[in-house]
Amino acid sequence: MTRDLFDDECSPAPWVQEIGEDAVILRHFAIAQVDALLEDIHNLQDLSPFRRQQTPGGFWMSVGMSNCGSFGWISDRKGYRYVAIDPVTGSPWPAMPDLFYQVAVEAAEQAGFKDFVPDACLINRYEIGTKMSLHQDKDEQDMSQPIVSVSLGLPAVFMFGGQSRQDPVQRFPLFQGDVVVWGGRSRLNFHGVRPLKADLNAPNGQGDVRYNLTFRKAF
DNA sequence: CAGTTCCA
DNA sequence: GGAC
Repeated sequence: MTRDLFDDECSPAPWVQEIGEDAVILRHFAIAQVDALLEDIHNLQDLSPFRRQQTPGGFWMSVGMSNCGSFGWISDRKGYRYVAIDPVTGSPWPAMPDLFYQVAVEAAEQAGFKDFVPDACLINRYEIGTKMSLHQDKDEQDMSQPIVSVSLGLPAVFMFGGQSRQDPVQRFPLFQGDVVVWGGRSRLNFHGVRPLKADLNAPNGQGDVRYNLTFRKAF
């Protein structure tokens, strides 16, 4: 998709920003669905609460996490893995809301991944000061399927590197409604999120929180 | 090494 | 910012 003069100046329509090989930011892609997505998150957290998790090395991640869909990503001292049962509730993860699934599949298709069938959605809650260090998503079985990441709430700075930890890292601001899709040659690229800052321009407590939905095909 | 790490 |  290309931008015309109108879009370039003032349109809220979505546009595509290439950030690497087989990797794009779909700017404003989910802008019309933001309120409904946030309401879904609000409902989901009652069924499967946000919790901080421990890395295999014993450090506590700062970001609050939950999941929906057939499988959820968890971390503890035993390692990273996908499980069908939420260890906090002892029940299956909540079903993936239809809207989540639709947004993820359409974003993937827009990015050139025609047959994305996500079976897992990790929901990350970033509060002020929290971050996600540079890492790879490599716990999935089928690396031919992309990663789809939806940004909601406060803006954040996304880091996108290469397949090696030593590769240079680019930084991109992510705003509410933006969707990042990476796969193919970028599927195993390192990525992360800089410590979240309060929105100096909206001190009226629009919520000092950022949510990120990360869709994967785990199995 | 998905670290509010730790060091400089 | 880099190393572990």
